[in-house]
Amino acid sequence: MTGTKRAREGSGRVKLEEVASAANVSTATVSRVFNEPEKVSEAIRERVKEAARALNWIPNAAGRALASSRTHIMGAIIPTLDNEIFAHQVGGMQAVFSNAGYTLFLGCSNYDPLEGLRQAEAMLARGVEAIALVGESHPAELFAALKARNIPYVVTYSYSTRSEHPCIGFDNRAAFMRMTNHLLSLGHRRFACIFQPVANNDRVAARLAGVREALAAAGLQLADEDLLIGPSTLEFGAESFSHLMTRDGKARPTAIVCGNDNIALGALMAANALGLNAPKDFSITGFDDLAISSRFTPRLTTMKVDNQAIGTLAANQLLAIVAGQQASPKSEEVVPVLQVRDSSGPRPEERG
Amino acid sequence: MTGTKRAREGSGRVKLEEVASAANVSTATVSRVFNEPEKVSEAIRERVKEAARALNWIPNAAGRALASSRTHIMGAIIPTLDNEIFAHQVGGMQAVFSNAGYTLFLGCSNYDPLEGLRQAEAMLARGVEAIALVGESHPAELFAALKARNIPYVVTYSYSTRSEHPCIGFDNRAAFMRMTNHLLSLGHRRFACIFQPVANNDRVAARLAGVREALAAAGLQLADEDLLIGPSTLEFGAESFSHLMTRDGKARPTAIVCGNDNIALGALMAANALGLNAPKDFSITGFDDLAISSRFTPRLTTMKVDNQAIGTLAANQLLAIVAGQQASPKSEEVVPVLQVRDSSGPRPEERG
DNA sequence: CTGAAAGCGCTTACAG
DNA sequence: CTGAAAGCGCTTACAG
Repeated sequence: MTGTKRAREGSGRVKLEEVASAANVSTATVSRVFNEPEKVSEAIRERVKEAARALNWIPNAAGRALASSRTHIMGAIIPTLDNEIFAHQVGGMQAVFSNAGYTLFLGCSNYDPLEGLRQAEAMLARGVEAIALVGESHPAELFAALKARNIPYVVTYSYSTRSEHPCIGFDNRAAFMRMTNHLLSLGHRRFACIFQPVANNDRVAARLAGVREALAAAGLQLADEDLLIGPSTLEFGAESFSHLMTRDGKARPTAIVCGNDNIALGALMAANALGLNAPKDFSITGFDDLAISSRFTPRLTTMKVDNQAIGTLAANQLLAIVAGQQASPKSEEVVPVLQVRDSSGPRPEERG
Repeated sequence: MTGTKRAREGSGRVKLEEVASAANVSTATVSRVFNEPEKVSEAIRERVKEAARALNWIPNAAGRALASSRTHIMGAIIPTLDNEIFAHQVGGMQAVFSNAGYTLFLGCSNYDPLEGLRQAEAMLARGVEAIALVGESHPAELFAALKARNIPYVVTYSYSTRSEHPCIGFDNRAAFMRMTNHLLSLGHRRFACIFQPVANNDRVAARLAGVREALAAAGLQLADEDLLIGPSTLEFGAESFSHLMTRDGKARPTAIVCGNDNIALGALMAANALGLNAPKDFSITGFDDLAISSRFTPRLTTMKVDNQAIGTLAANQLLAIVAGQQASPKSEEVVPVLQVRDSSGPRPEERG
């Protein structure tokens, strides 16, 4: 015998049980109609669907999650939405997940690893089935927590065959080696770099390493004074360019490798103000291929990355794993395309 | 008597019950320690916290949600992350929610109202406690579903005292009236507009209405042939500008009002190519104040909106409501700031 | 201040 | 193919 009736407030919403009585079947059957329809005869299936529709029943995800240990929730942690690169990636993921009946939790770390960890923990508590992380610069605890709970994950935007994580992205080091080699092949020997901060950012650190490696192979090296690091803004690009071109007693660099297009565009704006022109007086390169980069004067030499594809591939990998179609994520490379345009050319001394 | 033991797979995770036995208290007490700590004596509180820490217990959100009817999840539906305007808004919300212990579901409609509805329904099924929607152009069913379940919501980016929804944003119509009046006050009489699509976009429709209203007040009206509508790209801005300036037998407009900065910047690039200069030969305005707009040559006259603030305000409103501190959302206005720069000036004929 | 136990809304092994 | 019922992991009214 049960005891006294407790006054417990339900959600007030229509529940599966009511659909079951309306359709004159058990709750098990209603559940099957929506989760394993092939196990239910067509006649009953239709009757149940009709009842559900008539009652406007929407399943309660918490009850479902509790009973099945599946939440149909995915998570993504990115540095910031202020950068369109990550925004496009999230857009790509979101579309794929939504199509597959998954909802996406979004967290932004603002380049603070502890904040990223906090957000990941919040997602784990809410039962995300899998998670996508931008880059590898995360606290060891984060990866440990994922492994302890057996939550599949992929690292995006980075790619390296030596990584201990499944990666979907590109090799930032290789990309910047290619870019530097492009400039070396044009005869440049005096290089400078204007980069965004490398702290807590394995992708940017790899880019810089790529520049250094390509230079070293040509017997060159980047002096500390020729490496300027600061915020990824037009302003910082502009200031840095002016600084490099007006230093007392220092020869001007003929090739400037920028960490991204935004910085490079800022530098080109400063060049206009100083009356210097690329590629006549110097060459400069970016990375990202922003919409404006191919329309700016001069058209900017840069590399294009299909960020939406990175998001799409990452989402599909994670879906395949949680669906049991695949044991573990496999790395995939999305190779950036070098776009040689007007801002890079032969080094000034070699012109006719 | 209970029947035979069923083999049911749990999540395998540490659960509240284990914390309770470890700390030698009831499950009710463990729950109280984390949800209503003031009801538990300090000694027990510490003992329980210690046990939870030692066992590395993370509460199961589904169990919690089912028992309490609270999910601590918020939702946001935006058109697209490809537009930094919305990305900034989401970034602002995300930070506030995360701080308050809420996780954010993100959905993108890609300007398709039915897709927005679908995503909202997915969020409702997962029990979001409140929702932020960009704009008012959503199917009536969406608002009906929110009202039926008594889910608080705010509309962002739009703002109108006549709206039937709580709004956090600005009055797009008023903003474009101000911009148009700025150009009228400079003596312009021949206007053209280059705008992004108005379909399913109440904000853009309101902007255009604002231009028309200001012109009407000055006894002018916008001819169909002087209104160009197309994608919000640099390319469309450039093409449209060239078209307006090279039409046979038509006088050139002296003032061009663009729907946003991106279109205006494209137009200015085309102007450079045609050898036309603002504000000498024509005036042009944008909207958004992108980072590049104040650094472009000529510096673009535009309006700046604090999108992050819109996100922050929206998030705080929704939090206050679900916390019971406020009965319903109240509209708040975030007024755009007119930035008069070099791209607008007196109409050509009036120059000395 | 604390505990025993019902209940939140589903899914799923078991039995038929 | 279908149903009766246990169970998922929490919270909370009730009793003390």
